[in-house]
Amino acid sequence: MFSIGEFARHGRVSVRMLRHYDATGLLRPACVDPASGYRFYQASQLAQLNRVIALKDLGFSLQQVQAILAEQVSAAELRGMLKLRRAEIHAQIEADTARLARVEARLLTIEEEGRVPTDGVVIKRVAPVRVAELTGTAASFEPEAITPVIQPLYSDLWCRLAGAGAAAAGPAVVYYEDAPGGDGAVVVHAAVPVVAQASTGAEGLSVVDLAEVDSAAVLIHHGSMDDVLSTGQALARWIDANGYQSVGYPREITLEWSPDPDQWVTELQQPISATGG
Amino acid sequence: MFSIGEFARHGRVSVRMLRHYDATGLLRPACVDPASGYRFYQASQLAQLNRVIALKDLGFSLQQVQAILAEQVSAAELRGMLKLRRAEIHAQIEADTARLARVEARLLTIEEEGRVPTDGVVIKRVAPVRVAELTGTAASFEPEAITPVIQPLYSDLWCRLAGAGAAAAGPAVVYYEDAPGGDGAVVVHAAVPVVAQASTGAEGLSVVDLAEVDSAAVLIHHGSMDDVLSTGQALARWIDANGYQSVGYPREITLEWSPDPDQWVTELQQPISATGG
DNA sequence: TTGCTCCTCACGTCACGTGAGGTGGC
DNA sequence: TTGCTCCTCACGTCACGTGAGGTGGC
Repeated sequence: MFSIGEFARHGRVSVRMLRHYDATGLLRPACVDPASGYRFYQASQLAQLNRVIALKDLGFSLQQVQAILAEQVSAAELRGMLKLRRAEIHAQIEADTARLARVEARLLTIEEEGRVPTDGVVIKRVAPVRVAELTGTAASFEPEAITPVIQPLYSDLWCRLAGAGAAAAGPAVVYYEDAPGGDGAVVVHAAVPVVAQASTGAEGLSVVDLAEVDSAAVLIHHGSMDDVLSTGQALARWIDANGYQSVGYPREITLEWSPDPDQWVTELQQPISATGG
Repeated sequence: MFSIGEFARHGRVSVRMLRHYDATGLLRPACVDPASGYRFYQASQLAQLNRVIALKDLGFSLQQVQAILAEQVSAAELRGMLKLRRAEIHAQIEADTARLARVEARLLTIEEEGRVPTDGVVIKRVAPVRVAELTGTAASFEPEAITPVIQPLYSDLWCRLAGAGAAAAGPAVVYYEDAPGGDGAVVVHAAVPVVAQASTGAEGLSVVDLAEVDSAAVLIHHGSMDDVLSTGQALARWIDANGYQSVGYPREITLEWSPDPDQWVTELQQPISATGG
């Protein structure tokens, strides 16, 4: 018979843990002195304790450990629990590996460039959305080429939406695709989320479903879109430094619009894929 | 201005999180309606929110995030925090990788041998300990060769300890080493922990400091030491299946001893090292 | 008498999730 | 009137760590 302190030393656990296991019924002492409440354990209970610790070390909760040890879990169920645990640990390791890459990217920025990165780049899923849109073609993907195309498209779009009796269901979205021909020209989509309605297709508007994007790197741009290049470059650098790759063009979400371009707030969404490794 | 619900949608966070960040001062809404208590956020605050999320995603606590964003942390301190985080994530990944190996070893046992493993093998550090001991030589590492050597050693040891006026400070420890000659003979150490005293060295006893063992796989054996082989083999199989390697001979700790060998409880400690990978 | 071990509450941890119970504008 | 959004408490989470306050045997 061991006192709780001796048993804890032999089992390399804390006294508090043994009391907790007693309270939850996971591991009861072999006997308890009714007068003093002192707990006493048998040496053979060390095997039980080690089974508890071994299962806990696999990452099971104490409730699960208790069910497994009480044989309330069939072999098939246990197999299922182990497979689930395997998947969870896998996901955990992947998440931590990505986290490690982000920490190291920050350290590199500090040590190589001597500056503290102030970025607010975040990776997010972009939900699918139904939009009404008008399209135009710009000669290149430079702000100077894009802006003159975008502005009239949106003036037009708002009029036609109003004419169709429809309202925007969210902030405007601009997205791009390569124009056929391969001369660097770009098709510009001026879009705005709408609630699906038969009438929305009238007035020469196209109604399009934008697919969900699994993961996009997101960065907020402040001010006129004429200055978007530096923000876009910061986003590209972050993507590169963290081991991802850009996939296609970014989307631009107009979160705040006013007559003064300095007040504009735009979210840049760059779809990415993980680079091998 | 966004309501809390709109801001949460754009930032892809829960309303509850925004309220929590307000309560802790991490991110206060741009203004609050004094009558209703409604919170309102500006689009430009999305950049702040993203900075919070980006730092949180590195694994920092909200307190740390708050300190970093309030610029209460110098560049050098931030560098130290990042290095610490890097080390912590590293350790986490290693622990999870070992966990994954243990889960997969269990799955293999279930699927290949069709049995649910009932093992209680645990990896532990073994603390250094000062022992008084007597040694003998056995022809081999079989129980039949060891037992006849051990028994008289311990009879002798208890007498001499008593003669020296010393008492055991813990359960008896048996450990082994290869005898010189390479003929398979083994030096058997019959040892017992003692509190250091000048007198303990009398009576022909050696006082020896057993070094700490960084990691040992531990398994409880029940019953006579004549049957220790199967328990030892179970321990060896576990070590192999979980990607470790045995280093030298096991130690045997007598946790429970009585005239009836069926009541004996012994802990086998097998020092191990991680196999490459 | 001082130390040591044991006991039973009971709060704290960390970042929210999840009701409960109520209000205000379409 | 029903829904929807917003509000403020306040409990629950998970496995213990850490006192507080007290007892019993050497």
